[in-house]
Amino acid sequence: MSARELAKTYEPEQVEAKWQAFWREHVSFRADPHSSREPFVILIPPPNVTGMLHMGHVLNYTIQDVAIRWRRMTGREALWLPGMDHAGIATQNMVERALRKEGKTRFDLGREEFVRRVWEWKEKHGGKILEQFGRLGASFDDARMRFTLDEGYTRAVLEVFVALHKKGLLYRGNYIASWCPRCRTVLSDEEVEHEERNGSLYHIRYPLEGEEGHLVVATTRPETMLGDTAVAIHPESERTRHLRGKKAVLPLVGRVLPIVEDQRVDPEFGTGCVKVTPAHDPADFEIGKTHGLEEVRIFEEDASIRSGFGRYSGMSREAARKAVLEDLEAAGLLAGIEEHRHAVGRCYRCSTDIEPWLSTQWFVSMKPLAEPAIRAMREGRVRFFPDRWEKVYYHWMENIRDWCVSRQLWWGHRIPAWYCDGCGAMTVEVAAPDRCPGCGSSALRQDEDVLDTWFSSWLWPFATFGWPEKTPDLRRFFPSHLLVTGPDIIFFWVARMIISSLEFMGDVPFREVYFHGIVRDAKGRKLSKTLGNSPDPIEVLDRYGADAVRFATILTTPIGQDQIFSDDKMETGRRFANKVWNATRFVLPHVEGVSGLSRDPSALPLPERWILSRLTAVRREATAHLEATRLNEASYAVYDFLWHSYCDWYVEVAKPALAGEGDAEAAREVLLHVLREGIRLLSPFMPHLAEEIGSYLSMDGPCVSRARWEDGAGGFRDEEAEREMEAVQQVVTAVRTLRSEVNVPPREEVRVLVRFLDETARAPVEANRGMIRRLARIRDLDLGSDGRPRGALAEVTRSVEVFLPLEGIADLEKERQRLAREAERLSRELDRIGRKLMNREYVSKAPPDVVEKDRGRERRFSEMLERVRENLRAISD
RNA sequence: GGGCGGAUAGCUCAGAUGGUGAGAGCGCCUGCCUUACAAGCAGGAGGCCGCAGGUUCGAAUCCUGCUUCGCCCA
Repeated sequence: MSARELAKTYEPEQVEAKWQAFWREHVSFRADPHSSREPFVILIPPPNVTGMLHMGHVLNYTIQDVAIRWRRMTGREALWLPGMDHAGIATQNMVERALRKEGKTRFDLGREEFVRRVWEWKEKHGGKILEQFGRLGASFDDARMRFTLDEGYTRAVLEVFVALHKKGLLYRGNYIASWCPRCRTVLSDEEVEHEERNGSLYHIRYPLEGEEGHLVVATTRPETMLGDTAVAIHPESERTRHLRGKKAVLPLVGRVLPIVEDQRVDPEFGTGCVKVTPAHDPADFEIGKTHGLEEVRIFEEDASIRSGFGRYSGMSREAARKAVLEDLEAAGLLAGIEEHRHAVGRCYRCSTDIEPWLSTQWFVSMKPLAEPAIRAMREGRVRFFPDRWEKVYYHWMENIRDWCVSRQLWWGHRIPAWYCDGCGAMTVEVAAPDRCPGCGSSALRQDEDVLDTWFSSWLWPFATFGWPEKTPDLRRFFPSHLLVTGPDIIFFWVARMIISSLEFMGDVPFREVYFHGIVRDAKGRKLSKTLGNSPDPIEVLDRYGADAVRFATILTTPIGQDQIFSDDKMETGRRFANKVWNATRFVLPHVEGVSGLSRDPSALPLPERWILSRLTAVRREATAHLEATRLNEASYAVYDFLWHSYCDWYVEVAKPALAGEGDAEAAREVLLHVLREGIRLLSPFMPHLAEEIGSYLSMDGPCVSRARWEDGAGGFRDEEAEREMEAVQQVVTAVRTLRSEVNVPPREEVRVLVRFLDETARAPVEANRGMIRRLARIRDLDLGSDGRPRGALAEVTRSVEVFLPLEGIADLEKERQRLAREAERLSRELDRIGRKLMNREYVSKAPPDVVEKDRGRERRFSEMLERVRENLRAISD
């Protein structure tokens, strides 16, 4: 033990850097697949390679790190596997933006060169986020870092594609999908966000062909009329009966439109006539298929109007709408406009309005795949916390639709399908074929598209372990135990991982999923770049220290709830770190040469037995909370123990003992022992501080992060000591309260008289009068008298009544009011309990121990009330 | 339209299986630089637990309806 000079305030910067380096060099967090320990595995939700650390990551990674550190300490072979996602759209956007500054597009470079440039960008800038969360003290296994575009991982992706294709669960087809005109790719349904918007419903007259008159259609998107190829009516509707078999002429275009009859038309909506645009509306597409309608595409990839549409060609969607409306108006064909609220789909990456888009894409048939995933959840093989998310999961799974997995991008896994120029056959294989298996031609072209990024990340639970090879890691570490993520990607990722793991591994990917909330600012708004309300986590970490941020994050975020970020909360973490640090500063010089607890706890003085008993209690409590992933509760238990039990009471009580008024040796041993043990409890939450303090305390083992977690089972517990100590604390607190009432300066020692309401409190108070006198600054502590002294302030607690002789300084009226309030409160309470106990049903039906407890309370309250009234009378005289 | 979540102290939030004198942090008030810590110590004020019903001997906790804010799905 070296009584080094410690800084007066805790300075996290160097300490944290030091221990992060130490962990990297000496205490590898690498998991061993050949270990005999039972594994515990967490796979990181891979952040985007373009990502920068934000507060949401801090929340996510802190939870994971606390969980994995704790499991590691309990003796599990803990693996936290890190990695990154190639994020097709986001990354490609990033590099395209850089190219634009050079005045180039990806098409100028060509595919190969462009992809090379993206890799270059990735090597240079990608993965910043992983360095950043090292700064948080994250104990992941960096040797197992995975990237979704790595060679091995890519193979897994292609194998899955081919396998699903062979099973007929993956197909290519011409359908309407969601198109982002800015990203210039299709998206899956999940990638489209819906937004309610105020718009207009336009009523347009379509003249009938070969006769007078017209019909009226209603639409929110008049510009799409350019692609209309029919008008539909409901077959049984009386309103539109007269239109059967007729034709209409499309205004502005002149195309002749058949009027078709279809059950799917809502006869009540508008006039009962619906314009049909098969190439640009999912419902119309279906109608078009049924009736064999022409599919007229009107948009270019950027959603401008294609050539062949006269003056509209080349216009943007918005300009075309304006122009069409003007022309309809001029032709007298605009029958009316009404306000209309409707949902608009937007791209989740860039918020551009999406366009329903007819094209040939690849889809995964999800229905057959979803069934085992539904069953797995029903059977409890996967569990969600909070469990309400299970409902959301079922709802999605039970209404699942096919997943569009092709993307018109260059950055990603290129689809392993080849088309033969010779015979037109398609070959789907992992390895590129030399020639067409059908006709032997070597004129093969690979599909131009890549796969949805989520098509690779849904394989994360096993592709990271080298699947399809049967690696030792795969055997040992699949399935994982805990997934920590936000509910926003429950469909994108969580649900799909369950599907893919059941399909390819025959088991669920993880046993438990912990969904946390999102981080919001003080006004409850989501953190976002555009709002500018998103603090830079690195700056926050610099300001408060990683441990403080970690602790505050865990402490203030109950399971599944949003975290409201505030500097105040971070401050709490920092103060706590400083508190523990200073306790260490106090303890260190006193424990030189002490090796630890050498005596039987039950033979120690009261304060020592008390704090050791509390230690066992907090170990049990924290363990129970951690097992149930109530991390906030666990962290609070540790916080409360170290601050309020250890620092506020035990250290204060130990001071006189150390000064020779008691068993100094016992105090020294227990001060050291409890601090060491407290540091262990703190380690998952504040690992750097725990290591730093541990290094002064000659702890066993390589470091605190590798120390064993004590769960308190079979530990020393002394409930009598806890009761006795409570009586002592009541005396001290009562004296302090009275002193405070009359502003007796701390320096001034007072005379105090104590009467006992509870006789069992007498012995411990007598035995610890030295301690009490010191803590409450008492000159003369009289425990003998049965009568009440004249002219004294009085405080009544559960077990004692404490008197502080007035000595002429008290404000009697104020004191009278205080006592009256107290009497009022007690009599109210007494009344309530009394009525309860009079109730026969209560006494007969409630558990006996509950009733007994109330009886005890009734006795105690009435005793207390009597005393307070007595004191009130005394003061009123 | 369907589903979910929040509503508890001035603020931000905890309160796991119904039995508590309903807690914390911050803020506020009073007094202290007590030789570990003023990023601290001691004491204190402050709450019909959103509203209305119901179940129960007993509800902040369970059920129903409502109000309000937010989210997801269609």
